[in-house]
Formats: sequence, structure tokens, C-alpha cells
Amino acid sequence: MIRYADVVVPVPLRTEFTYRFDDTVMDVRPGIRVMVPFGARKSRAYVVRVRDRIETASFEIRDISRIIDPKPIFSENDYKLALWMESFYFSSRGNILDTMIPGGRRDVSSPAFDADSADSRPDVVLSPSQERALRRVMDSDGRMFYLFGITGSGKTEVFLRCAEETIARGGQVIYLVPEITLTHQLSRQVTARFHDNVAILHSALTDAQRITQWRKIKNGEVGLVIGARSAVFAPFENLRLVIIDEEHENSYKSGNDPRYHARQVAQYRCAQSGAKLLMGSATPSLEAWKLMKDGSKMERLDLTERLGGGALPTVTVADMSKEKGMFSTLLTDMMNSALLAGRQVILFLNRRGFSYSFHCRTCGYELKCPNCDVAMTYHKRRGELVCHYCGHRQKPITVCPQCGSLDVMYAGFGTEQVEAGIRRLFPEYTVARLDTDVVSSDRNIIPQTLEKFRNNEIQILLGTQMVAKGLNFPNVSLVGIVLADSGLLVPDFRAEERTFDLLVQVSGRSGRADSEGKVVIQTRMKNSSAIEYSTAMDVEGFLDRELAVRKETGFPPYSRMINLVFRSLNRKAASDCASVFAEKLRKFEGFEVFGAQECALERVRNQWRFQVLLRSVHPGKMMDSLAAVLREVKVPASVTLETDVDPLDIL
DNA sequence: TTGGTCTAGGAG
DNA sequence: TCCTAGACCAAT
Repeated sequence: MIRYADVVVPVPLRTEFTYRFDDTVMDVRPGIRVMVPFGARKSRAYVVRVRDRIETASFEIRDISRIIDPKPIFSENDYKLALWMESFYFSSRGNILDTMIPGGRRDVSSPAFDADSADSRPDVVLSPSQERALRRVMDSDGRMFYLFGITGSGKTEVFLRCAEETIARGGQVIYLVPEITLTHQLSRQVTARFHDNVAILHSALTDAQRITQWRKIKNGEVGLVIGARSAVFAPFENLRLVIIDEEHENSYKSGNDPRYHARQVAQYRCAQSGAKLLMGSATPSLEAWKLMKDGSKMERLDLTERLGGGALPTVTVADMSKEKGMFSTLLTDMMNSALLAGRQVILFLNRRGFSYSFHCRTCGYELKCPNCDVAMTYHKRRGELVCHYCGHRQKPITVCPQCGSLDVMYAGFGTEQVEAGIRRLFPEYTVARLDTDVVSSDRNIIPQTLEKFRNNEIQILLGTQMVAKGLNFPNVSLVGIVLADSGLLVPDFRAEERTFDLLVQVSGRSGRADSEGKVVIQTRMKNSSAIEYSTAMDVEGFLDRELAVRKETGFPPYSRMINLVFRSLNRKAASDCASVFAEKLRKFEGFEVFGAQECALERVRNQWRFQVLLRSVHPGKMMDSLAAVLREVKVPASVTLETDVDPLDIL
């Protein structure tokens, strides 16, 4: 019989298309992918519905070319989720399905993941607060929980117990971790305890391996999925629990087209399937903190003890406005005594390269990337200037290109220069540097370096973000933050929050095994609240204070924002389009419209960027109005519009 | 998003 | 008059 299939094609359109097929030739069912002729080309398409007949068609109906999947790979609920995301994030169902569903085609053998299943669950006795948290999550009828506890207080163990118990009761569990933490530590722990009842979705999987895992999940062959952001789409039919570890991490928000936040998607899925949501962090996001304060929706569970006896480190501030050079006497003195005592040191700096920027002392010229509105960074070892946004590279210069002066300097410093300085100051110790520059040259360098550090072959470990998260080296007694300020200079309302998180996380690397942990924070901005509260390791104090600031200034979580970024090779096209949107949006009421204005990063990869920012305490009106304007005004092909709902930064 | 068609303006 | 870059539009 001739039948019809409604399909979604991966194009930025908010529509379905109808095709014809002969059901004696093709087994087309909702949830499979097919190939269809689409305009002048062929395209993949997602079958969302199958019908026996159609009403009057004002267009010619074409035939499905062939089937891709023998069995469904997504469900009706998955499609409902896609439609919800389409309206919530102003995206398109096609792009969303592409994001949710892995692109692989044929099954391949299981991914290279060696499960040394010899060791099984360690018989750990839970602390009283761990036990209490576990019981609240499992036995109360609450829906949202927040495990609030300092690093080393045993959150992971509670997460794993909750997962075990949920699975034992016949439920299925998604366990989300930030990209960086997806290392061997947790993977090994999880495989040891869940054996082949777990699917691990890590970034190294190929598309084919990914779809193999996906099918296993869909067939109910596993009870637990662990993975980064996109694992929130794992196709469980009986989802009972979603765990979000390190809830405050920005990597849970996607940086491109469906700019979704895994926490929001998790909330939707939990509501859809009646599952519980369990989040945790030592430094909750302000969104989560507000929910905890409000109390009714989310229950806060405190983990108070630092297991293994380690106490919080002692933090001291070095005021760099009174120092010259990269290292304060305080930091060098403390490094000396730590190293003399046979202990190890971690140095943190959130900036790559040898030095920061080229500066002419005669005319004040700053060398910027020709494609981006960003200072070029000098990398000594590579012998070139590099743009961190587009990757543009050029030879270093010694003469000011503007006035010809020879009185020029490279100002500021990055990890590479810190490394050189440390080698000069501490020639008798071994130093290793970990940042994306080192890592991109050799993928194995992270585990190798960490192993050497663990074996004490390296005494000083220097790095960027990479050394901030999750590392646990008992012999480290000093953490030095070489310059805490770079994040604070960013013109963004979350600058303090981000800096504070980072400082607390990095500080937590010190003195994991004993009470000897020390931290030195070097800064020129010792009065900022991020610095002030991290010095006292006062997380609650900071959150309360920052929440009050947000309330006063009307920023999230006391309002919702949407950032519209218009980019184009043609400056005027971007600017004009942004202005039209701003003008149309201002005709509505119930929300504020800022701009159109140049983005803080006015040019990236040769594209000019303009923004219109929306903010409101009535997000409903704001979203409806934007939807109306998007329907009315069409964006010319020369301009790309990026709609960012609940942006994490507005640069 | 992609690919096809229309069109203004420049070269010859 | 022919050609091409860029604008514009349709896709079942």
C-alpha cells in the first residue's frame, strides 16, 4: 500500500515535510532515519509520523529513496523534547534532532574501553551526612536535590549509591559530568562497579561507536549512562534519575546552534518521565543557589565533613600592585619552604602564551589580530604571534607598525613566561607545564605528566584551567594563583562568579591529605568579592553577597536574558539587521531591549558582530515577542543570527 | 543549510 | 552582449 511519512530534514526550518513510500517495499516507521530527495539534493531525514492518507496537497509529493535504520532510534517523547527545545531555544527541530541523535550509521564493535572488572565495589562506609543524603534522595518524594559539599566530601560516592539503588529498583540513570572530568578516574570507578551495565559516552568515540552505544541504551541493555552534556539525551524509556556532577560548570551549556543547557533539558526530561534530578557542587551556580534559598522546589543536602581528614587550605593574598615582576616574595618564600620540605607545588594561570600583547611605548599602539578585535599573543617557543580566537599566526615584530618606533614591549605574561621565570628561580627542581599549547602537540601528555607528578618526578606543575579541576595529589601542599585578575577584567556580569569558582576549585588542590594546605592568590584587585570570599573559602558568603548584587542590578537569576548576536562579513549588514530587530522588539512591552550595539568582541574570524540584549522578569512575554519578530523579520543570508537564551556570557 | 535562479554592473 | 558575484528564494 502507498503510505505517507512526515519527516524532519536537518535544515534551519521549523517545519515537517511529507514523503510517499510503498509499505510492501519499505518498512518505514516513526523513529527511523531515511534518505529523501530534497530540492536539488539528497538529504537525511527523521521520520516522525506515518499516515495512510493525506489531505489535499498543494505540492508534489516525492518518494522516500531508502531506509537508513532498520529499527527506530528515537521515540515520540524524544521528538516532543525536540519541539520543546525548538521553541525554548529558538532553534530548529532538524538541527536539534541532529544534536540529540548520534550521526553514525552501521554498528561497530564496542569502543576501546578496557573494563578491568576484577575489582568490584569497595566496601566504603558512608559518613552520617552521606547516608542522610542518600536516604533523602531515595526515600522522600522530592524531585530536585542539591548535594552541596566541599571538594573531598564524598559527593561521588553518594551519586554512585543513588545510581545503584535506582537501578536495583528497575530504573535507569543518566550521570552527567563536565567534559574535562571525563577522565580515567571516574570511568574506572564506574566500570568496576557497574561492569557491563554502563554505557560511557566520551568524546573520543567515533560516530559509529556512538550509535552502537545509543542502540544499547535504547534496547535497555544498560541501566546507567555516563557522559558529558549530550548524554542528557540518552534514550532511556524508564528514566528515574538524572545526576549532574559539578553543576556550576559552563560546559553544560552548548556553544552552538541549539544553545541548550543540559540542566534545563534534564529538568524537562525529569518532568516528562517523573524522574528525580540530583545535582551537586562545592560552588553552586547562582541559579541553583537561589532555588535552594527559595526552598520549595529544590532540597539542599549538605555534605560537611572532608573525608580523609584533610582540612581546608589556608589562603593568603599577595597584593601585586605593591610588587614588581611576576612573583611576589610571599609566593617565592612559600614555594621555597614547601619544596624544601619535600612537598609539591601547583601554579595556576588562566592565560596561555609567553606574554600578553604587543605595545608601543611611543604611540600607544596595540597589535591586534587582523581578523578579530583581540590582542595577539606572543608564543616564544613557536616564535610567533597567535590569535586565541581564530588561530591567525604571524611573525613577531620589533618595530611599531604605526609610528615606526623601536621603543616597543610585550606586556603581560602567560604560562610560557611563568615557566621560564620558575626555571630561573628554582633551577634545582623539575617543572612541567600543562596547557592547550603543550597538549595539542601530543595527546598523551596529560596522563604522562600527571603520572610523573604523582611519582614525584616533577615538583612544580604549572598550568591553566586544566590543573584546576579534580586533580588529587596528596603531596601538594601549596597552590599559587599567579594572577587571579584576568577573568575579572572581562566586561560580563558573571565575571565575579566565574573567578570565584575557579579560585575555590584551584585552591581545593592544596593539602588534600593533611592540614598543611596553603594557597597564595596574587592579585591587583584584592577588594573584589571573588578574591575576598575565596580567601576565606567562604562559599555561602560569596553566593549570598553575589545573589544580593544580582537582585539589585536585576541580572539573572532575578531576570532572564536573551542575547541576539548578528554576525556578517559586512559590517553594515550586521549592524542594520541588529537595528531592525531592536526597533521591532522595542514595540513590545514587558522586557528591556539593549542595543543594537557592537559586541565586546566586535570582530571574530573576520566577521563583524552586533548584539541586541533582552532582559525581563516576565520571560514569557519576552519569548513570545521575540518569536513574533523572528516570524516577521527575515534575516538576510549574508547575516547569521545566533539566539542565545540564558547566555553564560554576553561578549 | 544548500542549490538554483535572478539581476545589476563591469569588461569587452 | 556576455559573464559573474552577490542577493534572494524554495525545499514535501
